[in-house]
Amino acid sequence: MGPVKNIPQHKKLYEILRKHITGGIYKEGDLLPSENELCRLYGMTRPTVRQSLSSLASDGYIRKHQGKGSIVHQLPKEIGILSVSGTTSAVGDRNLKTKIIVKPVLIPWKNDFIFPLSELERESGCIYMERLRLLDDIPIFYDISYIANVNLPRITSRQFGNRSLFKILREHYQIEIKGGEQRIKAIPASAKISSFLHLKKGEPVLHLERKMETNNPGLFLYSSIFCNTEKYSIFGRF
Amino acid sequence: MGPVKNIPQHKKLYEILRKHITGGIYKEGDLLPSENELCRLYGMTRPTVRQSLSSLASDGYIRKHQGKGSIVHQLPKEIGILSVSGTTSAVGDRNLKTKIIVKPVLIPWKNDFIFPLSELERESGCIYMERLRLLDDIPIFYDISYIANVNLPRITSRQFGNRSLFKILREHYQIEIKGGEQRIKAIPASAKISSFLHLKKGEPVLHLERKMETNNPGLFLYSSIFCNTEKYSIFGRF
DNA sequence: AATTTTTACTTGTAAATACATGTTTTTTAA
DNA sequence: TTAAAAAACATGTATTTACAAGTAAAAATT
Repeated sequence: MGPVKNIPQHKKLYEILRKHITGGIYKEGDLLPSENELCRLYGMTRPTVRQSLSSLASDGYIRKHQGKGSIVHQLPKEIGILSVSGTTSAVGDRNLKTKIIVKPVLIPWKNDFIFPLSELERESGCIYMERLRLLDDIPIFYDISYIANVNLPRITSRQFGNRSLFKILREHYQIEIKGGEQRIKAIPASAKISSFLHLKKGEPVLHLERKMETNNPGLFLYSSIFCNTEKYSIFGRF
Repeated sequence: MGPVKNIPQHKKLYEILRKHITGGIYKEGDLLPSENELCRLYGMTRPTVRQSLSSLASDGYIRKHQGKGSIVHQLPKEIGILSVSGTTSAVGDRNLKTKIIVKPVLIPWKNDFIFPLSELERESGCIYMERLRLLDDIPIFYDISYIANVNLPRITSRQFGNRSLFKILREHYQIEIKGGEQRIKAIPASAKISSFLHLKKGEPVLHLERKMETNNPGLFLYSSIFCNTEKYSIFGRF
C-alpha cells in the first residue's frame, strides 16, 4: 500500500461536490446549498467551506454570485487534462480509446528540448512515449510525453493498456498534476502527423507544448500534443 | 467622476505585488517576503495576505512552497488578456500597435452566433468591431469583438485610438473582466484572414472563440480571434 | 392593488488565534 | 570532524467571530 495521506477537509468537500456535479446530482443552473448549509451538512466552518467553493469556482465547476449563491456551471468533457467540446454536438459519453505508438523507453534528453531542464532532470534521462487518442474511432490527439527518470522504478515495464498515464502516476507513484503552462500554435501537419491524424499533409494542426507541475517539486511532465481540431475544439477557462 | 469603489485589502496587496513583479522589483527566482513579513509591512493579517498570495499563485506570478516561501515566476507578455511568448527571443518591450479595421457599430446579433445568448442580449443588439494587432509591425492578431449594448452609452462614438478596449470599458464604464471560457482550433486561413495576417491562403491559423465574464452579471464580451503563430505562441497556464 | 420599506438570507471581507507540517539553520552529541 | 537532534521559521489547515454588501422575499404603507 502506498502512503495514506491526510486529506484536508476543504479538499474532501471539493471532491464530494465535484463528483456530485460531474455525476449529475447537481445539474447545470442548479443552486448549490448555501455556505452555512454546507457547514451544517459536513461539519465544517465557513472558511473551510469557502475554500472548497473557491477552488470549484476557479476550476470552472460553479459560479459564485454575492447575495445569491453558487450556481453549477456546464462542463466540458475531459481527456487526460485536456478538455474537448464538440463542434456539432456534445461529446458526452462517446467512445474514447488510447493507442500506444511507442511504449515507454528510457532515452537521453535532446539538447534542444522544448523546455529548459534542470541538471537533475538532464542527468536522470528521459522516459519517452507516444500515444494516439481516438474519439469515436477518429484520431484526435497525437501525444508525445517526456518525464525525467527520477523515482519512477519499473515504469518502462508497466502495462499501460488503456489506462491513463496520469492514473498510473497517481496510483503507483502518488504523483499528482498540480498545474502547468503551455504554448499553443497552429502548424501545418507533417507527413508523420498527418498520417496519424488522418489528415492531408499541410492541413492545420493544433500544437500544444506543455510543462506540467506535480506534487513532487522538481518533477515535471512534458508533452507535445498534436490535435486534429476539424470536428472538436480544445476547451479551456481563464 | 465614476463611482469610487472600496477596493479590498487583499486586492490592493495583490496589485502592489503584481506591479513589483511585472516592474522588475522582484525578479524571477526571487523569494518574496514571508507571509508574516508582509503582514508587518502592509498592516494586514495573515489570512488577508494569504488570499493575495494565493491569487498571485493561481495567476501564475509566483509559486508557493511549504516551508520555503513564495518564489517569483517568469511571466509572459500580455496583449489584452492574451499572453504571447516569442519562439526565438523574449517579446519584452517590443513595438505593439493596434489598428481599427471596423469602428464600433451597432448591429443585430447573427442568428447562429458562436455562443448562446440571453434574451436580454439579443434584444439589446450587438456592438461590433474589428481590430488588427501588430507586434514589431507584423500582424499577429485579427480580432472581432462583440458586446451586448446594455448600459454602454456613447461607446460607438468613442475614440479608440491605440487604447485597449478593456481599458475603455474599465475607465468609462467600470467594467472589468473576471474570467471566461474559450474554444481553440487550428484552421486554414481564409482569403480575408490571410490578407490581414500576411499569410498564404490555407496556411494554418489559430482560431479562438472566447466568452468573457465581467463584474456586471449578464454582461459578456465575446470575441473571435485569429492568430498568426508562425513567430509567436499563445502562452497560458492551467 | 401597487409600491415602498423592511427583514432575512446570501456571499464578501477581515481579524485574531491555534496548531500542523515542511525546510533550513543552528546547536549538540558522538 | 561528522552526524544527529533541536530550534527557528516558512507555509498549510482550521476555528471563531464580526461586520459589509448584494439579493430576494415578506411586510407595511400608500
